[in-house]
Amino acid sequence: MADHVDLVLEQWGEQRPDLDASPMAVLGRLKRLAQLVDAELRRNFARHDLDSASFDVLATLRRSNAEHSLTPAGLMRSSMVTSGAITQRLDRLEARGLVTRAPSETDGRGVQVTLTDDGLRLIDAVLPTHLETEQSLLAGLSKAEREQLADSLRTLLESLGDKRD
Amino acid sequence: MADHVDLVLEQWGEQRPDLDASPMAVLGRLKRLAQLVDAELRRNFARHDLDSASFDVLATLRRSNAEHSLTPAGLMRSSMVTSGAITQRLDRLEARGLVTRAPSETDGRGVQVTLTDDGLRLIDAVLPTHLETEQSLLAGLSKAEREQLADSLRTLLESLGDKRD
DNA sequence: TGAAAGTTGCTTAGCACTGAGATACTTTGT
DNA sequence: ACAAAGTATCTCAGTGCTAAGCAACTTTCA
Repeated sequence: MADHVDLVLEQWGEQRPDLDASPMAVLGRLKRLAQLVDAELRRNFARHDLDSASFDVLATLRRSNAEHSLTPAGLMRSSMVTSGAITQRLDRLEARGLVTRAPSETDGRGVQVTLTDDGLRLIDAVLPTHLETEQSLLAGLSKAEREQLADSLRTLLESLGDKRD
Repeated sequence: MADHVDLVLEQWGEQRPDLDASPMAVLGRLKRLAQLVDAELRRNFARHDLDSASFDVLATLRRSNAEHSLTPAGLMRSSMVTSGAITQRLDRLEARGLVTRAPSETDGRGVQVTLTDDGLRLIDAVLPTHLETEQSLLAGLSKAEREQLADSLRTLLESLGDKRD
């Protein structure tokens, strides 16, 4: 009944008993889990010749609307990376023929990114296995525990200013 | 009462109602939170001329034992990065005079990494502000909510094989 | 209407990580 | 005692990100 973070907290208690290291019980685990989950999801993406960044873009386009189309700024907001990262992700996806970039009709600065047929086929092929992988990662939690956990995480996200956007 | 992940789930419900996207309620939030928290902690580290990777190494050495000493392999286990990453982190810290590398006395292959006086001073200066930052990130949750959240995250970590190690 | 401020997407340099592989040493099993 | 397997650390090429800055365009407001 102990994970790596329990050890870390114990060590802090011995070496720096004057400090209150309790926030690490949440944030240390959060970081560690995110790393483990990422590594597992990456393995699934790799089976389809994808990386996490490409999946992120394709999935965001796929769910956004019936046209599977969005601006780079919209992709940036959704993925929380910088504009430079979005440009490079789109460069790679465009080179593989999975998305297209077209100048916006209304805004001279703007670009419209759209999933190609190949892109749509690929993301629709990966999605079911992706969700199976995610499901299996959560197998250690009951449905009720998952919902409670999701609620706590949402409360925390909202307290940090996360919005629907 | 809605965060970005609520929007994502809604969009999947519209574009792919056949899929069960519910795992994203937990894992999507986990990823998003980890990114937000990382960015905030980074800002604090930067005030002390540190990055997250360096803080990670210095803090691990600080809490490990009274000698503040560990092998690269031990650091690797704790931080979940590859051996190549540890080598490069140590190169940087050694160049700044914050840690030393000495050949192991018992194992010809081994190396012993130890915090220098400067390294100890630095990490002890950063730790209090780090914990304050973490505390403030969790301000949106009550003590009971934090404990419950930490428990759920530990259950999940253990189900994925995380050990005290 | 025109200047200032803001927005959008792209470019580039620098950085830190991964993954594969090399080297040196230790442990295991016969 | 010795070969085979295992372990510890480092090297290096490739990759993807950030941060800063730029150019083109739009919005705001006096």
